[in-house]
Amino acid sequence: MSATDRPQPRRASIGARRNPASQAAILAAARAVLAEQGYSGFSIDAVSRRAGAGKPTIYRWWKNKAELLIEVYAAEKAMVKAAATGSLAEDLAAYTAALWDFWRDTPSGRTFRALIAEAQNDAAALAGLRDKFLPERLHDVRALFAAAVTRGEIGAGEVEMRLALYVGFNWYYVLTDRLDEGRAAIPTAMRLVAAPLRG
Amino acid sequence: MSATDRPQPRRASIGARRNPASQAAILAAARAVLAEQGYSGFSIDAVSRRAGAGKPTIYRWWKNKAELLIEVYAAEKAMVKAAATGSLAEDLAAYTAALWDFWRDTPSGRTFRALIAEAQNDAAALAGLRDKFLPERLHDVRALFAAAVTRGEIGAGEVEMRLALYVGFNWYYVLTDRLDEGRAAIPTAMRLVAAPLRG
DNA sequence: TCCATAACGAAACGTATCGTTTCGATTGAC
DNA sequence: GTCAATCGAAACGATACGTTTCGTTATGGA
Repeated sequence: MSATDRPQPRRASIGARRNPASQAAILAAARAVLAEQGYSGFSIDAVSRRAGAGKPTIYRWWKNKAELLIEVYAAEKAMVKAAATGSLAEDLAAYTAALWDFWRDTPSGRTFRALIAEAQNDAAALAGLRDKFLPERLHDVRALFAAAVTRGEIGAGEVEMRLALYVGFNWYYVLTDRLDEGRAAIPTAMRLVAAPLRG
Repeated sequence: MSATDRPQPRRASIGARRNPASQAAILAAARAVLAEQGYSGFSIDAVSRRAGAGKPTIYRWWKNKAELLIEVYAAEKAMVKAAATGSLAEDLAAYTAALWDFWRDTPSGRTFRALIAEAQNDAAALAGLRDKFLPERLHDVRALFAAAVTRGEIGAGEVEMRLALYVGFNWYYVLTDRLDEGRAAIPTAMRLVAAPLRG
């Protein structure tokens, strides 16, 4: 960990207001620590050292580790876009492939895993995950399901259940660090998630 | 935490071999700590105090927290049985309902969540989860899928993908602590997991 | 122009956990 | 009777948490 500590130039106060440079340095340091060491190396002390920021500065703007994790993840997630082009199965498969690429090619996969772990530690973090983070992150996927309802592919009352199957499929592979192995199964799995319910 | 520390009577050495009373006391203490305080309260120190055992005794027989978690979980898991009675969807629904009851009525739900979290902390714990714990725990469910293959309900090459959907569905609800809310969706979700793939 | 206000980083605090080491006591195996 | 391995207790150094104190900086309002 000593080798990966590259303290940034100190940033003095710029007066009685938040210093954007400190905010950026802290978020960048958090991303770097997560990318290089994963959740086990992600401590407030480590981020503080890496950013050249004081711990009080972190705790002044983020209530706890979970809030910092959420902001780190949210800053990158906008890169994955959902588009309703054809069938629900195809839309979900395309979105999932993009999401898995994103998880693999950025620190976000590790960030997401850290967030799930943190939510098992801390009741407040779990509430934030359920009530704020997840609804925001599922907004685009939910739109794909809504479009399928409009097209008559699936019933309106089935969306939550199908969403749970969809989300769980992703979680299973990312939490076991097996995204590569599961990749080939995406299209078929999405066909099942989007399959009609026989009477 | 002080109120929940009820040290047990000390157990001296019984000679140059493992003391079964210490083993039992440690496992019972681990279960109790998990049940009362969840993963955030589950420390080796807390288990040691609760059991009236020395920390070296714990570390002598369990390599780390994950191994202790796995043994705590395994000691109870045998209570959930799978039976192949009819269709795959019905078998899965019955098994899942029993599993969720088990997770709700024993400390095992919290134990399982702790295990997932620990696996995000520790690479060795993740390897143990993937290569030992999960295969053992999925043995019965896999048998249900195998029976469905034999009956011609599903294809042999689809088992892993369907298993991922099945496991993920469970993980999603237990990790978000929403087992109650998802319960009604079990039968329908299992119909999708067991649905035939249209050509 | 002056000054209260609030931010900044550094350092240290007390508490907690980890995994290890040392120690004296206990008791079965040889 | 000696050896070997276990037991619990206590303490270790390292690390992390979240907080407090402190001297410094510079804004924004009076």
